[in-house]
Amino acid sequence: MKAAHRKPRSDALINRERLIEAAKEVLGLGGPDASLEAVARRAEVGIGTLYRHFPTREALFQAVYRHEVEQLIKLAGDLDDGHDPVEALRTWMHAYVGLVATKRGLLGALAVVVTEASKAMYAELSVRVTESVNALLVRAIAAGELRPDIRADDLLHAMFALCYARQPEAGWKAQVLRLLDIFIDGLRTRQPVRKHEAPL
Amino acid sequence: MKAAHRKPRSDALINRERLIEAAKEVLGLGGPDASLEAVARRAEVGIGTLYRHFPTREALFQAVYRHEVEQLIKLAGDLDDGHDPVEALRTWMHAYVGLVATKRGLLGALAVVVTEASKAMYAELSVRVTESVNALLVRAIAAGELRPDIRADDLLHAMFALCYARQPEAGWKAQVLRLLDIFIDGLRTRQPVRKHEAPL
DNA sequence: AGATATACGGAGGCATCCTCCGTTTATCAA
DNA sequence: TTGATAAACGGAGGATGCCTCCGTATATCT
Repeated sequence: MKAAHRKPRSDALINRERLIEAAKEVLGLGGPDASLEAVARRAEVGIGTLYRHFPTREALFQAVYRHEVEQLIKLAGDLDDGHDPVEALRTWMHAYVGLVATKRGLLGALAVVVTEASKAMYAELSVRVTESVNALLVRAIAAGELRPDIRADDLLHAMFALCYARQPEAGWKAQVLRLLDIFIDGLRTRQPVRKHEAPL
Repeated sequence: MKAAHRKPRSDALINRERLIEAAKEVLGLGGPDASLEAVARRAEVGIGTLYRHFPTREALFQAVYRHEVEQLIKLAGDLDDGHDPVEALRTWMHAYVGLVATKRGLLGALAVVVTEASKAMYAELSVRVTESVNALLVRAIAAGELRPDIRADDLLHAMFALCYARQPEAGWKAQVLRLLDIFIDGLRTRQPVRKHEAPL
């Protein structure tokens, strides 16, 4: 009969999802050196299945990374309607910080192992994220809510720097969120609306 | 007889040196996850000996780190006589870059694992390095060769940032060295003497 | 030269990595 | 619906690394 190609098997798709989900948890918690067998156990899947889906540790990392970033891109799309554009932007930026907060160790490891293939993926995702946030920005600028000289890559650069400038100490995330809110206020065309506690 | 304490055994000292040397090579090349058994093999020493000298992976990292930085401090002392003070500074800074170039992975790993004990060591070495480079600076300033408003920690900060701002791509080291030379020229009281290729 | 504190080497127990292959199952044609 | 079979599953097993423990070897001191 020689079927050229069948529809992918449903259990394979399910297991793939389970593995990514489990890897997100195990790697996010235990760092980039966490045991892959632990990931397989958590996904309730044989170790062979893990290796079939993700032949290398990096392949798994990349899948998790892509999965997370895709969510972020999707969120930008979902936010791009109805709501107050500045609030939409703020919501998105907070989600970004949440991602970084969870995936610190993982992202650090990803930055180290850079093959040609992964480089292409990062480039692609970087472009798409920039486009997404740009859409949010354009809307806010068009509504006259933000100063028009801010660019998406400036914003992302600032967020990245803010997130990684400090060590992951306690209260880290809250501080970054406060700084981000101040930053957003700085972007507004009108006077700041939000109040922040004055003392350092 | 109950000897209170003997002189440390010579073979122990030798093996310690051999281990640090081997670790410098193996860890510098293979990154912080390199096999400790490989280190022991390279040092031509039993694995037990390695663990007796350095009970944990971090202990070994720290010993290597301290060893390297001590060399840097010693170099500053050796340079602190006779020569042209600016050339002495340049030589020292180039040596620093060389250290970073070799030990990138190692230093990165060290930054991650920070215990109380290691924190103290970093603090101590940091102070001593700053003092060393400060001696070089003071001499150059006293000779009227450098502007007097440069401080040792400014200089170290600039060097650190320059070294770590970019990914370790090909030509990385050469670029940083060029930038450093330009930086040094900027520090001079007189007009720049060195020429650099103008085009980017 | 002898006594002994000290250091050495590596076997061994456990964990993880990754491959390989026999078994199971989802898909598709009849 | 029912087989045939491509595709996926699970996990045993060999290799390697981590670290401990202890019998053996040796440098130091009297």
